[in-house]
Amino acid sequence: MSAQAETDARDDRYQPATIEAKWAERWAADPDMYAAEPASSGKPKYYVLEMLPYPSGQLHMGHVRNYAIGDALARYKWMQGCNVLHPMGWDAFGLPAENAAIKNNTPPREWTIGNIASMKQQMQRLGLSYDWRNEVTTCLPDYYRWNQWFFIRMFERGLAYRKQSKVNWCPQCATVLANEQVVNGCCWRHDDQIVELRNLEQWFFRTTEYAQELLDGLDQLPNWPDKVRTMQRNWIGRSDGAELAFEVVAGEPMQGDAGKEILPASGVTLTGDRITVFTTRIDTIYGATSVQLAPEHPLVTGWAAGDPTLREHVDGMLEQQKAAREGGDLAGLEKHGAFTGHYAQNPFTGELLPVWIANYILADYGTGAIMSVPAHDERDWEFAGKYGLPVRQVVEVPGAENALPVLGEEGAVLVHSGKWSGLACAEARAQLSAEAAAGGYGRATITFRLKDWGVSRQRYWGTPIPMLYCGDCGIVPVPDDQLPVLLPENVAITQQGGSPLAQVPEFVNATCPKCGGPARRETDTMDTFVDSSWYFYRYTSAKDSTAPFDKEAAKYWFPIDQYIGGVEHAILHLIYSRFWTKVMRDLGLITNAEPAERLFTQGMVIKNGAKMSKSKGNVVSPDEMIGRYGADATRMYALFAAPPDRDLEWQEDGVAGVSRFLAKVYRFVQRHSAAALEAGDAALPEQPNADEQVVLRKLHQCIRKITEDFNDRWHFNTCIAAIMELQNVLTGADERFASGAIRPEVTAHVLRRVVLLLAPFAPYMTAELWAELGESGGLLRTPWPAFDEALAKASELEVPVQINGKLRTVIKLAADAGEPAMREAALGDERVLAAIEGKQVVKMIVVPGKLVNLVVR
RNA sequence: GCCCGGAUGGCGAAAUCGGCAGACGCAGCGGACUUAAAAUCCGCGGACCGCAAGGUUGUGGGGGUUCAAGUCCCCCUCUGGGCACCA
Repeated sequence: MSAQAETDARDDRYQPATIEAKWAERWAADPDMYAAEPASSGKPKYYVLEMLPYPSGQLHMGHVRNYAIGDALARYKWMQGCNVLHPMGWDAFGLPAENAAIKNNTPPREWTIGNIASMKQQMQRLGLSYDWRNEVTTCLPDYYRWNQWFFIRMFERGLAYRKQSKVNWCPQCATVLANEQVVNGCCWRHDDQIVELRNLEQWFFRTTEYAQELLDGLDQLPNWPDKVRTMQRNWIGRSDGAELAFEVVAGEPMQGDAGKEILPASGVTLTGDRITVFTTRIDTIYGATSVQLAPEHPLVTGWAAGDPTLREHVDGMLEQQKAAREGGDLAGLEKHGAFTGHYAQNPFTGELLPVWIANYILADYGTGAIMSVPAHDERDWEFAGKYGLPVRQVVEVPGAENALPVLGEEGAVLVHSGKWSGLACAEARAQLSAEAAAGGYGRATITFRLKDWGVSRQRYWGTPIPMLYCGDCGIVPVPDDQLPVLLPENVAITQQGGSPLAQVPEFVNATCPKCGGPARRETDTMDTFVDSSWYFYRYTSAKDSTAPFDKEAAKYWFPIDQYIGGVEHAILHLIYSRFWTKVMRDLGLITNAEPAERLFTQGMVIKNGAKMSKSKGNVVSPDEMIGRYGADATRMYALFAAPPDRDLEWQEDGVAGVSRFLAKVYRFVQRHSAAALEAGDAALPEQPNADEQVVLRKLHQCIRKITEDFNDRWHFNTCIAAIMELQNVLTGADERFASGAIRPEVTAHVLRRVVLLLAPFAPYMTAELWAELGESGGLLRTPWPAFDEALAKASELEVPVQINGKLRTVIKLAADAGEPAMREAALGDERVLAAIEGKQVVKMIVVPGKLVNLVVR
């Protein structure tokens, strides 16, 4: 036996390694221990969910923090008598597995499954209360077959479709990315990799179909952080405006001063071509002095075919736009344009406006065309200034200076706008839109910034898209009874670009289910955000082989009561999964319109002032912390060091401090457990003595605080601080516990409750102490302690007395002292009398139970 | 440029509704126990003046409201994050 082991064996020191190993083994032998009960249990259901991790192989501190929050909540809810669903799974498809395959020559599947095993072990080591019977692994066919099933359902409804478009291409990922996955023009996985634009034919999900509902739904989610709701609102980007058609004028291009003049409406012939613009300011139509088209606009393409100069301008602008977009600084691009040589007719005035192309007009927003109103739009102002285009002011604030451009609408009215002059802007918009609609050349309309979700990926490690291309029948979905389309094994993975699956003839060559002829399989795979868009439904019946999930089970458990994760998914995962929920509702699979009732986004884990990352070399390994201080102390520090929504600075000394605290509780319970066992279930004495009162008061104040915090504030840092304060009081009364001055019934009452209060935060140590107190049942099924308001109440009040707002003394009063008693006591205090001597008391503020303030002169 | 956070001791932080600023923890200092150390227990820690009692001052900066402001209002600085030519 080593010297250390000898020491350990003979004292009562807290040894987390021993305790945690012992309980981990017992818990592993009881897989039903965290099992949710059936709906028939009659208990209120509570679905607590943490975002599922990508199985990189190693948990990091961000995970530990996320799971410590969720686990504390799950345990608390259990103790509150709820039927809790607390599942975990693996977001197991994705690029790192392919990169690892190239680097280590390990098949992605093998690499991923191995990582899952080690991360699961880490999670179990942390003592997290997951019901592993519902584990979901997205890269397994029994899961991804339902991705395929959903894809086909969406295809049938026109919600999945194929189109050629300009897409974001990350050279490092060697695949395309959705708009949501491009951050500042760079890949979300490679923040130093500028995304290229490529023209490819791709599969899309029609998220725009639900744009309005996704927006409206945000108002039904008061328990989501405002920040997330705002980000989603901005991302969806609803814009109310109008479309307005400008007729293109025929004949030889009429050259004014190279397109810098507005020509009168006389004797014109129309070509039949129309330019439809989108504007939010139709009220400024009389101030339009040109029409601006995106260089990719179809009309421009037509004109450029017969106009080499224009062609050159277009190509140049496209090149600039591309470079700026790829540089991530589209806004910084200098405005640049060219006259097309064509004119279009303002439908309200009949005047002919020069048509320009401009590099700041986006082809993929609105109609790719605008009317330019330099007097009332900053960008148009800048553009007109550069090219000498006319400026016409049509909005002004009467009596004000009205420096151009006039952008505000406060108190503004239309001028020089025909019969609409004098109207306020908003009213003018309504009337002009109606007039345009009546005339057949426009209408009020709404544009969204949200685009359809591009889901094709030219990668191997993802869900195969279940579609076939038949020479005769066209695009044909794989029949349901042939699902899943299995991802073939032993595929050579390259970083060349192009789908690896295309290199596998056995996969590509198939038979058309319609005509029986030869067909080619789709070789792209699905974006992995598809996997995470609905995984939490699968948790409710993960073994179901006949449906993505059991309808009844989903109806019982949904919506998720509390979803917890990082804010980085605010417009990725969290918009996709809201979209998916709405689609599933329309498929009749569920009845809820939103996936999660409450959302909590925890702060980042920081070390030395920066987010932990390999490149900064400031990563703290959870395993190392657990090895040194135990899982309980590691988890608890993650809750103690900061409120959960704020960033957390990891300080190892702090973990040691939490560990010392746990040791203190452990020793205290050990030392007095005999007295507690002796008292058994005996009730508290009717009349606690003074020593007992002090201890009971602190205890019940603590229970009250933690209970209230779990119910709304979630400031676990102050909860843990409150238990520390309680323990400090208990340690101070140690002798009185030992001597019997505090009676065994009280000792039993106190010890049991201290253990219960710590149970959501330190499952291992509390399990050990609970057994030490003679309890055989698990803590999860033990009711959370109730607080006794009478015991929590202070017997004596300390009231600060201020003179002119400055603290002068503190007086002691009976707890129920009213205003007159406070007034009298304050005026009777000798220090107060000394301070006000020779002065006149002008005013006396007495706040019952709080303070007294004397205003003197 | 626009929209959100944040700024409090040497450090992480607390103060929930405008009412004793700094709970709790870390680090530090002093003491007890010990042959000694570790562990543990007790005590002291915003700054300045003072032997002390006590006083002055203090929550990024400047103004304001109030008997009373870390907290509310106005202006500014720094910092983290999100969005960014969306017509």
